[in-house]
Amino acid sequence: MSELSRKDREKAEHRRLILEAAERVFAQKGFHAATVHEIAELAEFSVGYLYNQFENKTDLFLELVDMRAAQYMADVEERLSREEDIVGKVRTAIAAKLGFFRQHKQFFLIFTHLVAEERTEGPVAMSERCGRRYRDYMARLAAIFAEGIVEGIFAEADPTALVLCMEGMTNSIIAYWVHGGGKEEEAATPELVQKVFLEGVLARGDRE
Amino acid sequence: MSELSRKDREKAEHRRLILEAAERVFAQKGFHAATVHEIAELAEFSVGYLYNQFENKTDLFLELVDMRAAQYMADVEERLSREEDIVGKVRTAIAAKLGFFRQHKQFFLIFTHLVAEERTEGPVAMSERCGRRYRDYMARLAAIFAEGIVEGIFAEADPTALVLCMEGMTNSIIAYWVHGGGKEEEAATPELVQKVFLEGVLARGDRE
Amino acid sequence: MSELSRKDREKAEHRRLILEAAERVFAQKGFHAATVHEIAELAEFSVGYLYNQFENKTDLFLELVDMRAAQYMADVEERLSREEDIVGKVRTAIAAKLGFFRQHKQFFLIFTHLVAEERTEGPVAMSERCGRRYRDYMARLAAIFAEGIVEGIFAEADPTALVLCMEGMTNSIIAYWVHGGGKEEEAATPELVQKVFLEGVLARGDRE
Amino acid sequence: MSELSRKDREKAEHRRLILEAAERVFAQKGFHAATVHEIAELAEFSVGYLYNQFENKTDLFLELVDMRAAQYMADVEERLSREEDIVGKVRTAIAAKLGFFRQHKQFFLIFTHLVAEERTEGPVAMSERCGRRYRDYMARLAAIFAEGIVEGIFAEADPTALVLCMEGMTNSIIAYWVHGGGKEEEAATPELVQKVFLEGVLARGDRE
DNA sequence: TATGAATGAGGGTTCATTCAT
DNA sequence: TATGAATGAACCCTCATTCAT
Repeated sequence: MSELSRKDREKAEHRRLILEAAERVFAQKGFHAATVHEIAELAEFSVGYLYNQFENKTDLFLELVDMRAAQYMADVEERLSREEDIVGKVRTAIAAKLGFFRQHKQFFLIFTHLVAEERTEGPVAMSERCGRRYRDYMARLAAIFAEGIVEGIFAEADPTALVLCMEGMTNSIIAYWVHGGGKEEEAATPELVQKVFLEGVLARGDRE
Repeated sequence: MSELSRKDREKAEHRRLILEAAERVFAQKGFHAATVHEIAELAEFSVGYLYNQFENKTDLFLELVDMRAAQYMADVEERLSREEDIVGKVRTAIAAKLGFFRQHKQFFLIFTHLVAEERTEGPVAMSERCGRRYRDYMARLAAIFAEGIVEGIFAEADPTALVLCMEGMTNSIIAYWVHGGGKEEEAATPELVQKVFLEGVLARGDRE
Repeated sequence: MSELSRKDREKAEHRRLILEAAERVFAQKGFHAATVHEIAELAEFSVGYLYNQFENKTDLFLELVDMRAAQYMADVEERLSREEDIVGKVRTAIAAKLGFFRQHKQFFLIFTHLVAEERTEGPVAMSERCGRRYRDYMARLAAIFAEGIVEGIFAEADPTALVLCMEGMTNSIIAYWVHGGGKEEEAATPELVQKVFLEGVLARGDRE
Repeated sequence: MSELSRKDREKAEHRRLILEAAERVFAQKGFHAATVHEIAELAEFSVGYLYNQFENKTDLFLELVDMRAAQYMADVEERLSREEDIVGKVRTAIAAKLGFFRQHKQFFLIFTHLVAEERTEGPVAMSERCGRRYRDYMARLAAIFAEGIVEGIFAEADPTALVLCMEGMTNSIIAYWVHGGGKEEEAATPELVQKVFLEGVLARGDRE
């Protein structure tokens, strides 16, 4: 049994290594321009072995996305659950997303592609699982806003639209980080995003 | 003269038809998955004729992007110039962008791809012209915020980061429209985006 | 009638201009790499007009070859007929060929191609006419050698083989001229070829 | 080790088979008219495999030419080096060339094409290596004549021109063989070429 | 389990040829 | 007569995928 489990562990490790390589290549080239050979080479496995572990190129891509998405969801989820306050949850949603993608810039590029090609009927179309998961995530965020609106904390508005505003802001900021050299992370901080999203860009001096 | 001009008009019309077909196909499939054959078929021209009018697939793509981008820039520019007030300019920037892309949803998808693949050194990389234009556009928006901050209208913050927040919000909203069936445009209105961006999501009742 | 004949003259002149352009392009690029468009452009006629005057690309090529070949044949023929002496005929054959091709280097390149592709079943295969003509030309030269051998002027040998030796030498020399810059024509003269062919390369000092 | 070497041997064998097929097709059609598909089919490999073994069509062609040219050079070289006598060297140069190309008629056709297209700047242009090699070969032959002239064995003449005369003769003779059915090789023998080149075509009876 | 040689469908592109004007 | 816009078959080449080892 321990023999078998060692093999299983090895196999899982190999999958991980392949997915890691795939992430690098897909992020750099995009789905179509990336080649299975390049991924195999970077992973230091043969092409055949990739096809042994994954159905095909699309499957490899989707597995990768699902893995990271699950990780991302769990991460945000966990941090949101530790927060009672509604505004705190929003702050956390922003901070958690920015935090996660700062650690996974490669994945952000893939994620962007994915969203961009969401409408496509092609091979890059997000997997069922992933799509559902993403919609759940959005719904959960929307629920926070819905609750906040009921409680009079947030201004009256379509909760989904508010989620989109928040998500769009974070996306742009992460893209700024990803394409930049490093100093962008100091100019565009989570705190700034939180402040703009919660309070807007208008100065408040006159209201105090 | 009329003979010459008729031919020229026809040629221009053909270019337009090809670009239109290309916009549809590129929007649906993305650059790599789109095939010249499909574009030609949709445009009801032969493949050879596409190559008669455009250097190659990449050139066709870039001409398309440049055309629409120029149109977009001119549109926003024109509306911004008619606005004196700084806050008005911000409102206009949001409204103009949303307005343009509501009319050009196909292009929005291409635009998203483009930004997503910005890092690529491949053929999809935005053209020099287009890239420069885009950076100019961003800089112009940043200047508005810089001025507003100096005048005490906007809260102290990195102007570029503010532009990104605004752009990200509009991008998300447009994507929502594009992927939706129609009713999304009623839930997520320009006015909502303007309000969230300027004043934030927090309710203000308690401050009056 | 004069009206008609003027048209005919113009048409013939146009053919000549097209053939001239074709010779330049075919010589520079070879049959396959040459394009009808380039020939049309150089001739300052439209592509359609070329197809009006010539069946197709191959036909144009063959007409060209036939024209020059006929010219070449007539030229050599005329000079050979003015020569009574057998050795004089051989000298003339060499001198006439070298003389003609020095004036028509473009055609030599085409001619070389032609001979090179003689075996091909493709479109470049020499035309029936041209092939027959060439074989006649070779036969006529062979006859000269046959006669010379009978008369004891030339050493006993296969006349065809002797023609080939002579032709091969002149071909090489012309190729040398064609690919060179100009000074090659001074180093490799008709007289040298004649001497080598008639007397060989060995020194004769010991025989005097 | 034997495992590795077997694979290497197979790969080399496959290359050989492809080159063989390529030689046939290129010889029959010329570079431009030959198609990679036809070569692949004749070699009984897939198109993709050809591109696995060779960079592209041009590379395949050049590898082929280089291989045979190297073989040819080595062959002639080896036979020349075993000959002390100057006249013997010339006889050997002729005999060796005729001998080699009698065994490689396909290559002769390619070689002829190559020389015919030498002026082209296109893909058929001889490779650097091959061109240099050919010029070296010509220079070495010229050196033989230069020495012979100094020693009074050969008549005073431009050595390069003499090489050209010799080469031209052999080329014509080989072409005769190649295009013929077989009996041409009996009529046009190396001995005949040697005699004509060394002593000329004139009868010598009167000199004895 | 792990390999990589071998495949071939399909894409971008060219260019000889046609035909309405 | 003369044009050149328009065509589409066919080429070179790539790369996802398979399978014998």
